Amino acid sequence: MEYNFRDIEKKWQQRWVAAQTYKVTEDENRKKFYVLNMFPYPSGAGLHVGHPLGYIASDIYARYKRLQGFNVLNPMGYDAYGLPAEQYAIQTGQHPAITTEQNIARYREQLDKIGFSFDWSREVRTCDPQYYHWTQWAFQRMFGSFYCNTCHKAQTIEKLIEHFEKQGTADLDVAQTEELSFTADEWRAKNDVEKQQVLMNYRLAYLAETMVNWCPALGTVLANDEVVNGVSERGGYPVEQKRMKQWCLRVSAYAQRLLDGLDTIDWTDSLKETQRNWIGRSEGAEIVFKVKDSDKSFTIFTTRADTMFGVTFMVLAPESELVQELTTAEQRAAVDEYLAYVKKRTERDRISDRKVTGVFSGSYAINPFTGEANPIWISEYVLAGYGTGAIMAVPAHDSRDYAFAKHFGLPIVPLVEGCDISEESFDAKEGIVCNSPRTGVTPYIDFSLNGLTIKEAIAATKKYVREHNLGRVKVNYRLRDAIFSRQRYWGEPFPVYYKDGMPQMVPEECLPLELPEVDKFLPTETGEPPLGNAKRWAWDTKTKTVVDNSAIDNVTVFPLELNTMPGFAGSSAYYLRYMDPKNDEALVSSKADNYWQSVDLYVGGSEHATGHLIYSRFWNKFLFDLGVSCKEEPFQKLVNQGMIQGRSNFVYRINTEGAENNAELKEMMAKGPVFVSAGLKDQYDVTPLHVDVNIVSADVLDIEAFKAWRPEYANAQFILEDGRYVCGWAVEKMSKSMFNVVNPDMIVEKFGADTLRLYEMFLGPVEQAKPWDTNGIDGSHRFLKKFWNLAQSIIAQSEQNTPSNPSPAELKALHKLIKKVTEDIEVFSYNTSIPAFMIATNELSQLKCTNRAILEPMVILIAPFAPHIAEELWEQLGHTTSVCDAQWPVFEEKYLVEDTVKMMVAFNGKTRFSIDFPADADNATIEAAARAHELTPKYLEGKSIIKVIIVPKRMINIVMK
RNA sequence: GCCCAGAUGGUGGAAUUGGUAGACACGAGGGACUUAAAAUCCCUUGGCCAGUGAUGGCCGUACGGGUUCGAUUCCCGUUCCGGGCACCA
Repeated sequence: MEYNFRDIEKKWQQRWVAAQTYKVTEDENRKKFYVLNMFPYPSGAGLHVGHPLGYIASDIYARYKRLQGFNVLNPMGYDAYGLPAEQYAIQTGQHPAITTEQNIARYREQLDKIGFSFDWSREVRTCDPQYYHWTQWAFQRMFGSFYCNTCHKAQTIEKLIEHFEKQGTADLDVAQTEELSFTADEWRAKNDVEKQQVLMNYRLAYLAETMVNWCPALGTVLANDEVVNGVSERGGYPVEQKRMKQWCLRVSAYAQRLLDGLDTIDWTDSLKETQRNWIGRSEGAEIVFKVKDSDKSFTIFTTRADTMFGVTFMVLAPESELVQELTTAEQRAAVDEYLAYVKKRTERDRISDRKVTGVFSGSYAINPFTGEANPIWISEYVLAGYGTGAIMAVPAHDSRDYAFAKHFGLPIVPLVEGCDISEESFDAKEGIVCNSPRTGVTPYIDFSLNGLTIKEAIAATKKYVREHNLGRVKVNYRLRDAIFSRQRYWGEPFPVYYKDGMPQMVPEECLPLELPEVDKFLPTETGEPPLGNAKRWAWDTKTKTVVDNSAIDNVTVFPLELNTMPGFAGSSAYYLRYMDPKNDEALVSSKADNYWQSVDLYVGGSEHATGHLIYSRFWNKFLFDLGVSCKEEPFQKLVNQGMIQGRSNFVYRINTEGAENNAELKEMMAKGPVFVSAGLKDQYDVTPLHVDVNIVSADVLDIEAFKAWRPEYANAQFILEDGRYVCGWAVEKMSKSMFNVVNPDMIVEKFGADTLRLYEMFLGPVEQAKPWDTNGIDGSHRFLKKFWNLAQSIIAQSEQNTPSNPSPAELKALHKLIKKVTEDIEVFSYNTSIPAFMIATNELSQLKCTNRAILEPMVILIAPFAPHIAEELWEQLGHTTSVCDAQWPVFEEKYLVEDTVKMMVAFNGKTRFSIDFPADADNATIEAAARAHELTPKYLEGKSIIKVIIVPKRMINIVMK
């Protein structure tokens, strides 16, 4: 029987649907395993071969776990809100919901052809009101919570109000935007709006006027992770800083837990490192400096408390509120001019040119350690958003301070023995401290760091600061709160209306608040977000319904929020929703959550390291605090699949200018453009041009297809080598413009889904970026044919003959395979198990294996990789149930025991030869054999054997003359 | 600048975690079958040298050292490529 993959795959895909083979339900009697892929954004372009890579890898794992008896959850859905659908809508007027729907249908069709074991009954879509109900719900809960630094978890805001009622802000240790201070009486004296304003300072979802990344071209604000090098991640448009009132999530409150959690999960080091960098914890001290001749003081943050004696000036961020306070009358004009200059500079300017700029404020600060008055400067190199927006400058030991001091001629005092600061600052945290205090200077305080290492000096200074009330020990994080508003249409609407300018939550029982219809997807003429175009977007507090805007009276009917939520909102808790996707009572029932717990294996791209993977960890931690999620970390093991790059092909067109003196060439050019084969291109002046990889096979151009590809090439002329036109190639990103996009449908059509699956895994390690090389796909297909043929001959022969026991050689081939494949799947190294299949198949073919006791386990082993062929063979072997429900074969060591061991003999420091030995040989036998070898004059030449090493782990020392 | 991860044939990549480097596949070359093609099968394929030949020798895992009987693997230094962070005090 022929391997007819088209019929086989079609047949089984239909059967799986009919039999609901991949539907899972919670089953307390079985151990669970949760496999998850990062759900895709359904773009208009459809899937290319790079997309399914991670899905195939996780599908293999999911099928493997199922064969091992686990109850496996392997869901799929769509991250359906996004910019492209909205921009398409702006251009064409087509509603994003419609294009999204169409794209999803196309994705589904493509995915279905590849034979995944997804439980589609659990599909989620972020744009589905049933789904975003719970996105809105979580947001409301964040609004109703604050973060307690003492108990390290989120608490309901009512607890905070209680605290204020009792003692104001006394003994309050919570996450906050700014440090407020009031008494219980003062709190009680506030009116409702004032109280709401105060609470905004503490809520986990809060409305705040902040500096945001504003992207004029996209007409919206962006989160920090959506801005790369001063331009928007999508589209690469310029981004500027703008002060705007926006919803924010207090992600920073969870900074320490986000950091600590990394130690409990199984992610790659580089990904953890990326997150650690992004969180950016730094331990230091806040130290208070008094302003000279004034009762004012301000606080700075430093990680180098040991350098207190080297401070020669202070610097404020231009945006700092201290700037106005500390600028003296004489310096006012100069400072104002400088502030105007800073305001003009965009984020990009700051990044691209780092010139030293600044202005003197006119004030001085008293160094609490030296008593010196240090001038206070203002400079853009100090950031308002980090620490306190003010620093103490130690030019000897900080390169930025050094550059500033050199530029403005400020003094530089070295504090480390023997350091050279004539050319640059000494930033390293190593060496012995000196000059602290300086010799010959009367100490201002009774405190010295001289002779200590820097590490000791930092600790000693912190201790002194704490004990003398000069400041406090402080940990700072780079991680900022996430801006949560977007000025867009195609996103989750906020369940929020405004009364007296303060946000109010739409009652929980009224969720979901559905996205309204608009007739235009652009911002309104007055610059409001697109939802400003909605006619029916007001909240009636009486009827608790959305009503027409005309009804707004600000008494019972109020305007609704016009912003929508960002892309990461919908993707932050979708893994919980898969556990219980139809639940209208809760995001997830505690029963389902307790069963599925958290994702055991998460597969997706590393580009989400500082976005989705931070936000969803934060979101889950919040839900954990609420008791909704039973696990603090959502993703136990994370595997980043590498990108599949395109392999582009080039043709080389000969330029007309260089061909003047070549009559033959001129003649050819008269007929049409001339292309030269890659091997001969150096002899001509050529321009390389991308050519569609689909008309190139093994780098050889299909000339007729090329002529038909573009009208201008219809009369193309070719200079061939060995009768063929060979194309050049390069590895580039897979993209339409490079004509190197390979579509999985075409591969499936030509070779079948099983071949595609096998080949994608065979290409290389899942984690690595690798080029797609269509040429190699034959190899995988050939293997499946061989496997099929082997299976057919076994099935045919075993029907004729009475069953016999498998031979030792057959068992060895099989168990070698079981061992290798099982080990490989566990460590996600599929690219090496496929060769193992090929070898085993070849070995068994050579052994003329006829034993179905060998074939059966092999079919199970291959089922995760090539499920269609496995099902077909499983049926041919007489089984009536799906191979998915078979038992993974168990490896038995006894079949693999070698009857010989290898012995290495080393002469005087050099390994010279090896001999094979019976596996159970004792040391005396081996020694005797070694001595026998010694008699071979060739190896001897007067040397003596010093050691005999038996691979793998035994060693015998033999000394002989 | 700081941090992380890498570097193996013409190509993608193996190597039992310290034990005969280059599995497997692609590509290339040669052969068998066939009127022919497709399909299939077999052989060769890291480099250099010696030999008619079976074969043998030397060099080889980015570079330079080290530990070891033995290093692609461990340690130190250098170069290069990729990724993250970046006036973060």
